[in-house]
Amino acid sequence: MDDENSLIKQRREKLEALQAKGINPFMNKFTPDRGCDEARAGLKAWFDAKQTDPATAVGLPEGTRVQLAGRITAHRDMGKSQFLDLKDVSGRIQLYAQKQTLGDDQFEIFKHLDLADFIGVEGTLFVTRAGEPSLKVEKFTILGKALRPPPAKWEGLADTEIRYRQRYLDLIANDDVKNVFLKRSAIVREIRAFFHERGYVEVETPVMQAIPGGAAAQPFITKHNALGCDFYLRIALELYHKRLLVGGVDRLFEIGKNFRNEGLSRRHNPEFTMLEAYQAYGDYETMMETVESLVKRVAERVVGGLSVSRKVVSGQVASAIDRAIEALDELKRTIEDGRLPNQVSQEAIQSLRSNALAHRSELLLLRTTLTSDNAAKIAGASLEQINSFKKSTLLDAVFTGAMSSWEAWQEFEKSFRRSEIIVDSELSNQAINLNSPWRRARYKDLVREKAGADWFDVTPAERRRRAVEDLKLGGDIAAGYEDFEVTGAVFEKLIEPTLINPTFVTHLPKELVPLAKLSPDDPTTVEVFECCINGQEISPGYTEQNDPIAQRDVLEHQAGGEQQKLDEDFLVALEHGMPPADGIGIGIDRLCMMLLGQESIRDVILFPQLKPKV
RNA sequence: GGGUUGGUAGCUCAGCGGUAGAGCAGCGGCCUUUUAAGCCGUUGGUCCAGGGUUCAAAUCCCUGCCAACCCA
Repeated sequence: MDDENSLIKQRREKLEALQAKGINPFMNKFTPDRGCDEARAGLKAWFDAKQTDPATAVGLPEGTRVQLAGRITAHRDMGKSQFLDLKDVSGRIQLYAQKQTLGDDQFEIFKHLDLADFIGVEGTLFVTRAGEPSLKVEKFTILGKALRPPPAKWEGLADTEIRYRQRYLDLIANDDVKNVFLKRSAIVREIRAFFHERGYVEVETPVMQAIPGGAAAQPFITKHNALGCDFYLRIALELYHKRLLVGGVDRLFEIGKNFRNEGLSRRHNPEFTMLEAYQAYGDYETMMETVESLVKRVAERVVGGLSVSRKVVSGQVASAIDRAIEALDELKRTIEDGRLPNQVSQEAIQSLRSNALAHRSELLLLRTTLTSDNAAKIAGASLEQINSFKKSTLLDAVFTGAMSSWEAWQEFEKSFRRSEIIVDSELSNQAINLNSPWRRARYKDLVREKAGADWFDVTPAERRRRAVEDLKLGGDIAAGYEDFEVTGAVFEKLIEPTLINPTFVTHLPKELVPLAKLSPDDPTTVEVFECCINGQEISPGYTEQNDPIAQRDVLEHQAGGEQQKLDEDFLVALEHGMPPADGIGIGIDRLCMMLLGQESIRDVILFPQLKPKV
């Protein structure tokens, strides 16, 4: 089907024409002596310096001979002279070719090169009248003929599906995408360097495991033919790392893939990269220092500083505005159908109606101009509008009473509130400040700040009532929730999203983290931290459990009597004695999202998982 | 799993019941320092797939596929 495309056909014909002339369009070897950008920047530096003081000019002078290789990304045909842009991983440089330099035959071939072809060129550097650093081509070699046309020149490649499925096209078309992945590589390199400098050993542990442990998640299953048994792809690295602590590897880390058999979302990819690190004789406090130093180092060396710009989630804001518009439409219908409560005066109804219409068109305008860059401002503006609208038009009661569907209204309120939280934190804090010292706060204190000083003094029933009614968490609190889960919902929905600057949340209730060690100073809590940045958890850290009996109790309880889920070898290992240790896990993908300002995990994973095309 | 939006030329998109469109890319022509080069001419389509409504469907309806976003 594609093969019949005329553009492809033309390119194949060009290829055959070249071969008929005895030219090999897929040359085996060509060695550039520098990068395109290196040549361009060197020439530019020399040229700029020459303007001010010719004597001390450094860089690459005009006339320097260079050999460059790359892909053709633009073509400007001037008849007897040609301008091309040549691009490699370092950047681009302009090529200039003249008929009289190349000769008729070569010039004709050069003129008919296609966008996306790989070529090698040799010639001398010069600066054009327009001031563009350029290479005058004296010789060229076709290195890799492209048989398909590249994506657009200026618009870039926008189709998300092609961007993810054919990432190479995304990388060709969108420089900022390429830069994200170059920086991701730098982030991983800095993490490795950090741990190596601190004497950690980098280890590699099994991906295929007979008993997947270390986390609560559904594994993928795979079959081993020769052994005739099933293996699971690992869901965590932890249990093998603790075996290594038993074995005397006191400081170790691993960066590797985990696999969890769950849905895909903006924040979830079924295979994701995890960092885990363990240090014998440390506890969760030592690990807090480790995480802080690690993230700061990476930010300084890769992002260029300790202030990281951030974006709000434009999708969420867009969705909230959509719902607001929907709600207003519903309100309008309700008014027109005369379904408002009796006690509302005609005057009030008229005011309600005109306000609803006015705000609807304003919201619509905001919605159509929404981009990720201005999402914060727009969300702020639209939320203000909705709020003032609600106040200016009688009472919430009238407004809500006007909704024909109570559930739809609740749904709207929920996403409205979520955006409000995001916007609040956004407006008060345009960047993430990674400067030390990072805040450390106890879980209960954070909850009291948000939910009231007496939150933990009232009865569980009262806590539930407050969460549902006062904090409007109705839709987020299931009927079967235990008391600690009610508080957990308050934390997760109302507090975590506001923790933009790094915060170590400590002293979590033991029910939340059953595998951790109890805090000596408050045995209702555990020695655990959650490091939250940019409104989400980046890293959990633990004082690791090294009591084999306590560990066995918890794991047996978790396995729920299913012995095959119990990693007996791990428990035996602990019985051989494990030093006290701290441990952390950091999701590399999410760390990259935070540091690189990406809203979707798919934008920091080169080949994110998508449903296979049939 | 539910909701919303989208899928039209190689790319970016318009058209939203009445002859399938634009810009860029391509092809041909002019131009030897241009740069989103310019000017003249021109090629290119299973309008995601399959049903339905209609005199007439890219357009309206249904089902399916894929994607993005929101929710679970």
